[in-house]
Amino acid sequence: MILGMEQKSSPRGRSVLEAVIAIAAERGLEHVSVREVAAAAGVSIGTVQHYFPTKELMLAAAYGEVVDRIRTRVGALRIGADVRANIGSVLRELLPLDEQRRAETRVYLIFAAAAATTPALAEIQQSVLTELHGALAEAFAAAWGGSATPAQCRLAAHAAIALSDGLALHAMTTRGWLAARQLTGAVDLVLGALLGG
Amino acid sequence: MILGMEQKSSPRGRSVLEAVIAIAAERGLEHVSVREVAAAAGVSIGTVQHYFPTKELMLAAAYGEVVDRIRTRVGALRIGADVRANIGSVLRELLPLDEQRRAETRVYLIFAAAAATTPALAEIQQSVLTELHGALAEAFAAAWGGSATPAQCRLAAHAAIALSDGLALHAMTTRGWLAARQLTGAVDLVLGALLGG
Amino acid sequence: MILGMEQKSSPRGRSVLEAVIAIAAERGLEHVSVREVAAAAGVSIGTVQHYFPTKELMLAAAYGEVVDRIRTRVGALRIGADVRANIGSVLRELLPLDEQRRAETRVYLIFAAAAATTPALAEIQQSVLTELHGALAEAFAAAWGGSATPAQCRLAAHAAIALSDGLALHAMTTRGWLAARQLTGAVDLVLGALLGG
Amino acid sequence: MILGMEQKSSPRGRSVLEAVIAIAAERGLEHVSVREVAAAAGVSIGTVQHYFPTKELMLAAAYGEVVDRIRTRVGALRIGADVRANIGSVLRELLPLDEQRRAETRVYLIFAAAAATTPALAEIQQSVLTELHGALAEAFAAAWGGSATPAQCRLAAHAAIALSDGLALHAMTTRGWLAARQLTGAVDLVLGALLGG
DNA sequence: CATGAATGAGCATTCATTCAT
DNA sequence: TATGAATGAATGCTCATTCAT
Repeated sequence: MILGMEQKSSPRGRSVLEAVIAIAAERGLEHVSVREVAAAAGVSIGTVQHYFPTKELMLAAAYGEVVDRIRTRVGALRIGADVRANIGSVLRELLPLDEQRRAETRVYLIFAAAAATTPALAEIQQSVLTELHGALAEAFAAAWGGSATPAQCRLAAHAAIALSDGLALHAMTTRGWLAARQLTGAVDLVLGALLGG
Repeated sequence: MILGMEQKSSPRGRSVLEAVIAIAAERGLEHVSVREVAAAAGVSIGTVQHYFPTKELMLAAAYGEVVDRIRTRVGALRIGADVRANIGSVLRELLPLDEQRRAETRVYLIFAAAAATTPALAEIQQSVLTELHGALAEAFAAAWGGSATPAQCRLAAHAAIALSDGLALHAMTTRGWLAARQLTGAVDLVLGALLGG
Repeated sequence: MILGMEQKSSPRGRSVLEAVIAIAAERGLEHVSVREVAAAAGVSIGTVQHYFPTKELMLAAAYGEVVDRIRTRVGALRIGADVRANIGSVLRELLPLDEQRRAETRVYLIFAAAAATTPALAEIQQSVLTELHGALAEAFAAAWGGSATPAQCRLAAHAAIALSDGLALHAMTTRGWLAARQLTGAVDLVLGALLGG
Repeated sequence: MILGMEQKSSPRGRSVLEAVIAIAAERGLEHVSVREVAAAAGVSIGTVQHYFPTKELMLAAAYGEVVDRIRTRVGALRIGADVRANIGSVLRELLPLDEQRRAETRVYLIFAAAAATTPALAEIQQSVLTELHGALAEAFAAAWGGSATPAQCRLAAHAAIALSDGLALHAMTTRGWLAARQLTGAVDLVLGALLGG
């Protein structure tokens, strides 16, 4: 349903991106410096810049990697006959429900926020949103059968992704205010209301 | 219902905060430096640091100012007898529907994202979310009457704010992907489903 | 006759310029880095950049200082009734005849060469040349009386400065190829031919 | 009269040197980096260093090439019976009178200035000056017949080259301050004074 | 012959902060 | 209350050079 894996460069370039993601997740994008990245990746500063000539390119590549991981996770979901369950699975996949998804969601949101002022990141952000939105709009159409217009399906898809990302944002930016069961509960509540309990 | 005004600093301190907000909105938080702020506010670099001894305090004060503005806007809404309309008004107030709200939403999201790695900002973020969430949970309780548990009302409130902030996030980080009518349409769709047509 | 001393900044800024000049004279303009200058001047890097926000401004100020020193030396010459002797004095003052003038000439030429590709330096270079040229053209007019056109006087002034600077260039860029007596001899030969005698 | 052609490297090595010269002429010696040269020559950075293992060797080779071009131009001059005309031809050949000579003079002066602090370049500079000086001293001896000592002839030769190079320096480092007719006029004025009318 | 990955020192510049006035 | 001189760490980036292929 949702997929797409770009072929990734060398193992070294890969470990540089992993270092970028790790630092951004742990300490924020403002601590992602070429020096820190090089040290964390165990390569020289020159090597980092050999793979990514400018910091902007490095950040964009790291965001691409993050987005790819999310795509992969979502694409790997078992899709069954129950459309409503499928939608729920996708939305839950976007929530920071366990430690792995907490880390990936944190860095996704960090990059997404940076996209507000960085066109190169905005492009990536828009592409992944568009992809996810298209898939969800189709799912809502299937769930509602003929009783909904395409416009309504698209609106529902917008709302669904926004709900997930909004919950993720709130979970990441407060300390324990939103537990895992509240995240899934909120999603289930809205989905139940939209698709019928 | 929702209010709270911190005591305000001097007119100079105020213009410094306005400069912080303007720079963050236009170019991102990473361009907010003491130098730039001083220049934009038309004061000396020493003066900036006279009011805000450290950058962290300056940013926290600026975020407080942003949050106050949002609080003021939401608190100024005319609250009527139609609870559902009231909820809709509040959520719409959080969306970047016009130029003023676009600017405020952008800087709110920028600070909110920074809150993920900055405890001082996280505190502010949590306080405004808690305040908004409490008001919305009460509103859902009123709308649903006795047919809903307090837990359900709280979940609905979580979902509602997340929906607004998620939509705002997507609107700010893509170029024209979400128009104003799609933002309000998505909110109305979910609210209609939750509260009944 | 030839003068002009700009008022100079602080003692600190002054010692920074002296460091620039010393490094340029000893090791070439390519070794003039902010770090080296700060170390040589005994101040911090930040202080250097407090006085000269960019390297370009720092170099231009240093060139201005060099040019001022030359102006001062030339302006301090005793001007007598013998016009031909005066011209000779001025031209000799521009030659690297002793250690002090070797150092100043070296750095003058280094900056002059850099002026070929750096507009800010070219401006300074042109101003000092214009000033010197004007004074020499007047001197040639006085020496020749009415027997020469103004155009001829200006040509002679061009030739005279070019001769001095060319000799200085050759002296600085070869090792011992041109001794002091050859420098003065060449100037005297040409001056004798031009002015008679 | 004046010649000398070093053995030439491969066509690739040649195009590398041309790139060095072009960059130096257009943007100054400080922009001549191995990277820029490789890009301008259309070869890999490794190839540049295959031909010229160090930057210093590369610059020295480029200066040698520049000097060869000047030698070739001067050596190609038609030498006639009129010695004074011959001297004038040689000196004019060193002036930046047209676009081609402007470019070559600019890069010659850039290298000459660098020679002040780079021994490898100083050697080349001294060799070409010595060669030119010897030829001009002979020419002055022929022009003056027995009425001048060898020392006077050598002084005149020093003065003549210095005049040309000094005029070239001033022309290259100011914007339009010295037109072509002033350059030739100054040379003719001095030559007329030295050799008689 | 030719390539380009890898390196680490060095660059100019921006930064938040301290402090004397 | 307000200033700006002074500091030194940190930034992104360019550089010449080495080396395995």
